[in-house]
Formats: sequence, structure tokens, C-alpha cells
Amino acid sequence: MLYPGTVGNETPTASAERAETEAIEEVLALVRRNGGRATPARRLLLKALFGTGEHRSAEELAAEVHAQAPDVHLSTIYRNLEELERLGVIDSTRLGGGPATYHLATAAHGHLVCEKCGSMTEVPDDMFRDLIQTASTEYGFAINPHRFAVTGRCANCR
Amino acid sequence: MLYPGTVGNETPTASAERAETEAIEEVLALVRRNGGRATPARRLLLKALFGTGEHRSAEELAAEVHAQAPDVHLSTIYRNLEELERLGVIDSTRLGGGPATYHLATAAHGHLVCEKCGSMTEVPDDMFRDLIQTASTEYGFAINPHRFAVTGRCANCR
DNA sequence: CTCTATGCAAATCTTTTGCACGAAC
DNA sequence: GTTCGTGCAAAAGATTTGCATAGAG
Repeated sequence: MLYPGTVGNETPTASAERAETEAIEEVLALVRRNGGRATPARRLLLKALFGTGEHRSAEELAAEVHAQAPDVHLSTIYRNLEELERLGVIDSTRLGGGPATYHLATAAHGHLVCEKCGSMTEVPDDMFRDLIQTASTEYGFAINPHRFAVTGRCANCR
Repeated sequence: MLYPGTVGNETPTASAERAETEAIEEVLALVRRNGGRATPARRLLLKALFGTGEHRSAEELAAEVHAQAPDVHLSTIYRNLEELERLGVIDSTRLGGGPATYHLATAAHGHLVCEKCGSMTEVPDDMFRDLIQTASTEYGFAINPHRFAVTGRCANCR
């Protein structure tokens, strides 16, 4: 059985995995270009970040990494997250009283965060186009749409 | 000498202080209506919140309170801040790696926070009018403009 | 072989909580 | 007099740091 968009007799899942691996290797190349090294811990963290589930805390990411390598320490996770954020690969968001959450910076998007139930709705970039424009012309401020978070009440909690 | 907007021979400073005291008593009345009490610590914290300097951490507010009453404990500050936020008198914002900052919720305004130098620019409510409208109609999401924070690069750091 | 990354433990910083006493209403 | 607020101490949670060693380039 052949699926559209696959190569040879590869399944869609296998195809997606291959694309993900490529993306990870690209990031690792970027890391190397900046004097960093491609370690197993870093690979596993990136795999967790590229996997399903958008916004996760350091602890949650560590749990995923631990499934493959139980010895990776939480401090290593933090150090790598810091590095990846510095390189612009990921963004972090701090909301409510809980821990910071991290996610890939690839897809430009903003967040609507409910202050009651904590749910997070992602909205497309162009919803902020006017605001970004005004901030730039009137205040000289360049909004980073990746780190855009707005709080309020979601549809369920209103 | 008489200044516009003052009563009798009151100076502008004295006039402002009187208005501030009135505002504080109004908040305390609200607190009482909700089963709370008007304690000295609460008064001093409110005075600090109404004073100059918009966004301050619990520690900074405690320092101001301590100038008048050195015995007020930091935990009391936190408990009062929590209560005042619950009543809608103040809002809190968590940015970067540092502590949460608190400010009066009276003036509806958003924040443009520079991710480089940490400076905070306040912008008027109506800059977000369209965004608030779109979020409501398309996502059923009610944005709270008081807690609106956007990160990016300020004019100096671009 | 050199320099970066890691594991581990401990420290730091912010915020929260339990409890007994004192104060506001 | 009741109920709420406070001081104090201790805990809890998240993140950072120092150091010796293992590992990538």
C-alpha cells in the first residue's frame, strides 16, 4: 500500500519521523556552528520538543527524555533549554504561578491564555498584524509574535 | 498663592495626597464589604501601590512598607497582594526570570516589555481594541486588557 | 588533545503554608 | 466575643551554580 507524499513503500508515520529527524539534525548543525556539540541528551530533548504537545515545562520534557535516558539530569535540561532559547530555536512563556513552559519557535503564533482554567488557545500570526504595525510606528517597539501571550477568559469560563 | 484644582490654600502636593488617601479608603471599604479588615499593614501596602513607580515586586513593596513599619513580614505582603488581586484592585505580571510585579488595575493599559533590557512601555487600551474584538468574535475569548503583556524589542535595543 | 556538556549536590530565589497570638469589628 | 490578620519559621517549588569527570570534535 502506498500513501501520497511518501517515498517508496514508507508509511506516513515513518515519513514524518524522517522529517523530524532531519529538523533535529538541522538544529544540531546550528548548535555546532555556535561552538556547541551534538550530545545524546540534546538530541533527546529536541526530539521531545519536536514531538506532540506544544507547551511543556522543563519537568515534563525531562520525563520524556527519561523514557530513553533515565540519567539525564534536570539541570542538563535547563541548561539546554537556555541554550536553545538563546539560539532562537525555542521560546519560553511564564504564566500563572506554575513553571515556565517551552515550545518550538518555528511556527509564528500568539497565545490566548485563560486565567481561570489555564487552557491555551493558539491563534494565527495575522491576528496581530495591526497591533504589531502600531507598536512599531508609534513606539518603535518590535513585537516578537512568538512570545505573544494574552490573558483573559476562554469561551468556556466566561 | 492658589493653584488651579486645589481647595482653599492647599498646595498641589497636599491635594494629591488627600486624593490618594481617599482612594485608599475606598479600597479599604471594598475590602470590608468582602469580609476583610482595615489593618495598618494593608494601609501601608496600598499607600506603596498608589505611590510613584508603576511595576514593583513584592520585595520592593515590602521595602517601602518597612520604611514606616519594619515589622511587617514579607508573607503578609504576599497574602495582601493575593487578596487585592482577587478583588481586582491590582494586577500581577510575570516576566523574564525575575519575581512577579504588581500594579494598580485602575488604568486599563497594556505593556510592551523589552526582552533585552527589560524596560516596560505602557500603552493605551485602545491600541488593542481590534485584537480584543477579533479574539471575542472568532475565539469567544475575552481578553483582560489589564494583564496584557507583549514581548519584543524596544526602540533602544532594536 | 582541547574544550564543551553532564551528573550530582547544594545553593538560591520566590512564594506558600501551619500555627499560635494579637487585633479589628 | 468572633473572626480575620499577622509574625515567625519552615516548607515547597523552580531554577541556577560549582565542581570533577566523561565525551564530542
